[in-house]
Amino acid sequence: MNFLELAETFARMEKTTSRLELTDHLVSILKKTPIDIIDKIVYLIQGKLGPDYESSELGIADKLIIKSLSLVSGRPITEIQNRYSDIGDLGEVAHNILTNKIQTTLIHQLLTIENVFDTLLKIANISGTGSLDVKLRYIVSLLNNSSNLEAKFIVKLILGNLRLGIANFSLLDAMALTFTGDKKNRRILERAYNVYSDLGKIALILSKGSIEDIQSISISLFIPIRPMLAERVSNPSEALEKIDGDALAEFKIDGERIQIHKKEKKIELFTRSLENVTSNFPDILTAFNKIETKDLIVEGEVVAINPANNKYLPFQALMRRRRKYDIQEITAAYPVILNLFDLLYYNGIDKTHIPLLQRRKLLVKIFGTQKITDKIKLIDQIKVSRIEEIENYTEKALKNGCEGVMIKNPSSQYRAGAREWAWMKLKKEYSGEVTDSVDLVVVGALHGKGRRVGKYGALLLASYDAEKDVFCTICKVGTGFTDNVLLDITDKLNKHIIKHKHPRVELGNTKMDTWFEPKIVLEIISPEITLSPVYTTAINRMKPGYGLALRFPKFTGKIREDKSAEDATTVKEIFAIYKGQLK
DNA sequence: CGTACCTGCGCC
DNA sequence: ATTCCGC
DNA sequence: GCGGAATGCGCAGGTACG
Ligand SMILES: Nc1ncnc2c1ncn2[C@@H]1O[C@H](COP(=O)(O)O)[C@@H](O)[C@H]1O
Repeated sequence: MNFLELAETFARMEKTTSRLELTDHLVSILKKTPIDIIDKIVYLIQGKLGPDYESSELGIADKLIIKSLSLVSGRPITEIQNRYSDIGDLGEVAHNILTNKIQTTLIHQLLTIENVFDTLLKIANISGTGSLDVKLRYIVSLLNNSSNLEAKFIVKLILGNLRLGIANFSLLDAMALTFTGDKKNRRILERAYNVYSDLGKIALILSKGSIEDIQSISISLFIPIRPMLAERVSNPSEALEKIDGDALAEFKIDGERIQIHKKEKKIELFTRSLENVTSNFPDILTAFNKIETKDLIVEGEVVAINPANNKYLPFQALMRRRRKYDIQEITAAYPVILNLFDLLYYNGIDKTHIPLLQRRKLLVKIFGTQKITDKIKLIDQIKVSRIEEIENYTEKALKNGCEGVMIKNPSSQYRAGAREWAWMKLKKEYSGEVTDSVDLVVVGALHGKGRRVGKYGALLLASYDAEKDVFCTICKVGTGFTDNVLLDITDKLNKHIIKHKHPRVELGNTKMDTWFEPKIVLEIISPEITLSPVYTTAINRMKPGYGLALRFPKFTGKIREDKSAEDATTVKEIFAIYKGQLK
């Protein structure tokens, strides 16, 4: 199958935002696709080369695409960058600058889907000295052998950013329609996908077999299950309303979610996005080896602890564990514990369909009675039925270094991949009372991409250092803007553009597209302040070489027209908030 | 051999 | 992670 | 409400480069 056919369909899809129409286009692609490459085309549309838990990465993103486009077109990098800033999509840039290629290149053999897929596979699998050059050469050869239309979508596929408004669920709809003629079967496909997240394989099975084959896909050990997710509630009563009778409450721990698969001595660990992280946690493996079971799949949150007092450490500490080398040393330096909160599979049986309360009972049976190491514990869980009980438990969670609680429906099944009201996250922050907002000055910006073209995508913010009369960077913010407000802010900022960073701005290690005079002040909220190796607010005050940054910053929607830059929240105030949070 | 840049992936 | 938008 | 696509911070690893 020629890649051009795919590209032409994509081009048609760009003209609509209707999901029904988009799905129909996908159906037309899938119908045309020979069965033996159905998996490849599905992976390509997903912007991947295989499922998350086994495929390798391309190692190609914006910068390297810019370089390849420069090589192919013979134009300077800066020109490509400028066009990128203007158009906001590198595929579009390729389309524009490679326009005259069709005429200049003599009749070339049309690229096939296999050509593209296999080349990308090669790019993903090469490494070592000189590999970047080789990767670039592969991309260049793909682009040289394609029309500008094909080039556009090759670039988008490499970047995993089709921006057509289709993703996994549209693919599921399309697969249901293509192979069974009935979109209702999408639910069946979705169920299978949630326990076997390999859409390419699912497409293969379905196209060669029938919907019954998909129905018979079940949870298997060592194939990660898409994790159940939580909806957000802003207060305890909202949570209680969603549940008949008593609810269950647990701390919401700031760590990393791990799904553990075990069968006899074999153990594997998966992250929330289904990456295999078994090698990162030898200590967890050792602990699990002591658990006497035939098999199981359980889930929990790992978190770094201070071994002296067993207190939870900040997320940053845990991140030190994500490494490939010197695992022994880092394991000793950053001990963790695993807080188990669910059980999905036990003794050869899928347990996701029994109520949470019963799953918990099983967890207690397995982990509560055995002498396990201090590495693994069952997460504390209480029954709650009144608002005050939840409030108290939230307070307790905060005292323990958590940012809120999870409220769970005791009679709920484990619904893989679903974000539903069976699990609810409640953070103090959502109530809007506790977290102070801060007012920060915009000192720089990045150009927006995709739907944000022509506006700024992210704004560099700074606090005010009253002693030195300078502005210290603290974070970028890119969320919380409605399209209109962002347009408005972009206009306002454009009146203050300057050539270089303003002399009164203390810049750390941050690259921006545009600089402004410090004038516009925005109201920002953020649940937490972290130590930062790149921002300059309160630099060296806590730790040499480190300043402070906001985690999860968001714009509240309020432009503080009433404030001048010097009225922004000061470094001193930020530092005080940080200090307060350490307690 | 150290640093800079880029990429991928964790995230209450 | 959070947020916004079109369907 | 769903699905999709914008955007945040920090860390480690890989490669290029001086
Ligand atoms: N007790 C808990 N139960 C379930 N998830 C938890 C718990 N504590 C922390 N988490 C994490 O919170 C995440 C859901 O929050 P969010 O990603 O904000 O929707 C889960 O994926 C877990 O990693």
